[in-house]
Amino acid sequence: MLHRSHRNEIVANAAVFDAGWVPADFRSRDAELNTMATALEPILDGEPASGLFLHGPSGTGKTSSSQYLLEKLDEHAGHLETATVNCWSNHSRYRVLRRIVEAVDGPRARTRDHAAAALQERLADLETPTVVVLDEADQLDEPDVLYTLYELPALHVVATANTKADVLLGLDERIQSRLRTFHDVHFAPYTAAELDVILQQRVDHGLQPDVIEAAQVRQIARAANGNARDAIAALDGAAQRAVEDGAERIRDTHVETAIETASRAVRSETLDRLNDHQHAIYEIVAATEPASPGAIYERYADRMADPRSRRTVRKYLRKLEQYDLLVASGHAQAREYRLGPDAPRPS
DNA sequence: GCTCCACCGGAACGCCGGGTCG
DNA sequence: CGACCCGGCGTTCCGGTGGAGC
Repeated sequence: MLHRSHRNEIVANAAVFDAGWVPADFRSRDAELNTMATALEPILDGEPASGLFLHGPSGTGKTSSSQYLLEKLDEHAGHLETATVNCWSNHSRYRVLRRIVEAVDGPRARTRDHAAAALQERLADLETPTVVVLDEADQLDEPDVLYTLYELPALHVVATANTKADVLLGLDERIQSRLRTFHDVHFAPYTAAELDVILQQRVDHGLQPDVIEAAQVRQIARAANGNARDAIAALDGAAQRAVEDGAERIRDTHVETAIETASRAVRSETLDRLNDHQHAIYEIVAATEPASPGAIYERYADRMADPRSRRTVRKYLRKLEQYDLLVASGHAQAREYRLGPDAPRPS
């Protein structure tokens, strides 16, 4: 943080590399945005619109597209409201409803009775149409909250997830079929050429002039496997390394080491969100995979001073599975846990 | 204005029924 | 059938937060 913006010869505007930064000339998902806008357009005329389901792998622009869309919709202030809920940090029914009420009434507005039921009643009374983005909706503890929102007349839901099945999993068939009326928008991995454009925007808005060569940007774009988040993290990492070296320009070695560590750094953000117990379990599986549930618990209880119960560890294992950090196979005694295919190897 | 209480959400727990493999 | 595992359910404890009472 310190000195980062002060006479930096490489970085002009560090905010450009933040996950939430969306360029004003966001053009990389024109087709998808058109589909989304068309689906939501009836709202402006006070007519019903279908919900939206944005699915595709991470780093393909689902969140950026929905944020960009909300910004455009906010220009119609008065006719409609918008709200964003990150379901990773707000995964309970109560938190989701609360976030939406806060977005609509302001953070200081408090209902007398702040129970989930009261929040829902408040939203049922809404008159202004409100577009709600549920980011990472597959992290919801109770996905039927989607249905709750769907049934509230003023709300229009835009849900984001890797796959639709991840979200609908565990919902009963009746609710699933209702939610199937959501309009699907698929986000495919970016091509290297598209990533090149996306990176060039960050170069133009975030770096000093002439500190990186076009060939270096192309190299980062090619290495990112269609994932914009990885690509941007690599570009940011290369710039950071050049700053640390006191270099006047970004060198090829900066690019190469940044590419190597970027995807791992992005993935380990997932690890950072785990508590100590979940972390220990993850490391045990990493060290002993394939690992049986019983053996995992024995080792875990042995290592920790205040181990959680078997029941809680089962919950943690399920959580780690949801995060794609672990995969489970087999049933009963044949049950085994392994690291997920893209899971970071702990050091 | 301050303190206390009542209520809520969330985490963790034990219990237990149901499923599956050997 | 027995051993093992999963996950739903009710309970308990804790921390936060308004509102009532002084």
